Amino acid sequence: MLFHEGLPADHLHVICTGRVKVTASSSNGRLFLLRVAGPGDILGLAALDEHTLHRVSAETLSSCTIKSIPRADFIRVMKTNPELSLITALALSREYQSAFLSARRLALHTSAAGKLASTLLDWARADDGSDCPSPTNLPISFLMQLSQEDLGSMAGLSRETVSRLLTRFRREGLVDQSDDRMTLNNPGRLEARYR
Amino acid sequence: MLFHEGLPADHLHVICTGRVKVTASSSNGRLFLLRVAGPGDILGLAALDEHTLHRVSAETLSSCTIKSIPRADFIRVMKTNPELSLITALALSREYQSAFLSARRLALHTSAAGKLASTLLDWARADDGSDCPSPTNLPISFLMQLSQEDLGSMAGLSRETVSRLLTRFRREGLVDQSDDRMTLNNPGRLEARYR
DNA sequence: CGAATCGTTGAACTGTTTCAACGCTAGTGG
DNA sequence: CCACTAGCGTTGAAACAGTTCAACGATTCG
Repeated sequence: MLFHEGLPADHLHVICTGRVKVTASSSNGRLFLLRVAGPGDILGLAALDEHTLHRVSAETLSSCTIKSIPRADFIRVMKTNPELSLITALALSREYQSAFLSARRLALHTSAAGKLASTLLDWARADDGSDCPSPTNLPISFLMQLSQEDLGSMAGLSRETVSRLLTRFRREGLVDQSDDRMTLNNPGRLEARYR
Repeated sequence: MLFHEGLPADHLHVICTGRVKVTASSSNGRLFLLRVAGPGDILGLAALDEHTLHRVSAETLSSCTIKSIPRADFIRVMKTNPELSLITALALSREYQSAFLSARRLALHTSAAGKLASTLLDWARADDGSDCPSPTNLPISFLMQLSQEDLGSMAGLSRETVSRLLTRFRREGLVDQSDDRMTLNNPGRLEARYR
C-alpha cells in the first residue's frame, strides 16, 4: 500500500517498474478501481498542493520499483528543471484521461454487458500502448492481471455478473481466455454489439 | 455550442462569464453530463496537443462571454508567460477533479437514491465555492440551473427516476425546491441516509 | 393556437443484485 | 504430508429496483 485515501498527501510516487491499483472506497464498504498505473506514471499528484488529503488509495499489484519523493524536493526540482513540469502535466493528463473514461463508461451504458465490454476495450487499448481509439476488427491480446472482482469494481458490477457475462462473451466467440491471458477476438463487434 | 466531440481540437476557450455544459455522448443516443464549467475554467484543453480530437462537447448553458484562442497563440503566450502554465495546470486539475467525482459517484453507489444524493452534494459543494469535503448539517442553498434530465445524465439515471427521487427527498424534508432554487436542508443526513 | 419542453405519476417488464452453494487451486500451519 | 483456510470462478433461484412505455398537466415560445 503506497498511500491511502483520507491520509495527508506529502509524497509523490514515480513508478519505475510494476503496476499499481488506484482505488476509491465508500463508507459502505464498496470499492472502485479507478485505474491501474504503470511505469512512468506519477501517483499522489494531490501532494503538489500543501495540506491536502489523498482522495484515492494506491496499492501495488505486482512487485514494483517506486521512487517516493517528498513534496518539497519534487517542487524544488520542478523549479530548476522545466522538463519535470512537462512530465508532471502529462501525468496529470493521463490521470484525467482514465477518470474520464471511467465516468464515461459508467454513465453511458445502461446494460451490464455494455459496461463490461467497454471496460475490457479501454483496458486493452491502454495495455496495448498503441491507443488507437478506433475499434479494430483485429484481435487484441493482453495480460489480464485483474480478478473478476477487480473488473467488477471498474465497471460498477458485482463479481457474479462479471462471471456470467464473461462466459457469455466466450460462448459468443468474442473473447478467449487462457491462464491469465485474454484475447478480444473482434473488438469492433464487441463494441457494436454491447454499446 | 462551443465545440463538439469528434471534431478537431484547435482552439482553447476561456470562460469569462456564464456557464457551459460539458457532455459526452454514446452512439446509441445516450448523453452524459460530465460537468458544468464556469468563469475561470478553460475548455478544450485537448487542443494543447496537436492533431487531437475533442472527446467531449461544450454547450453554453446561459449567455456567456468566452474568449476562444487558437492553439498556436495560447502556446506562444504560455512560453513567454509562465503564469499561464500554472493557470492551465489548475484548469486541468479542476477537470480531473470533476471527472473523478463523476466516476466515483457512478461506481460507488448501487442505489439510484445514492447516485442522485451524491450528485446533488457534489453540485452544491462546487457551486458553493467553499468546497468543504466534510458533510455539514447546515443547509446549503444554490441555484439549480439544471433540468431533471440534466441531473439524470450526471447521475446515470433516467428522467423519471430523478423526478420520483426528488419528490421523495422533498417528502423526507431533505431538500426544498422553490422556483430554480434548491436547498439541501441537511447535507450530512442526505449523505448518510443514501450512501 | 399549436409545438415543445419540463415535471409528474402509474404499471409492467427486465435485468442485476443478492443470497447460497459448490468445485478448484494455492498457501499455511500443525 | 495432510487438513484447513482463503481466494477465485461458476451457477441457480428469488427478490428487487430502475427502466421503459404511456399518459397527463403546466409552462413557455414562436
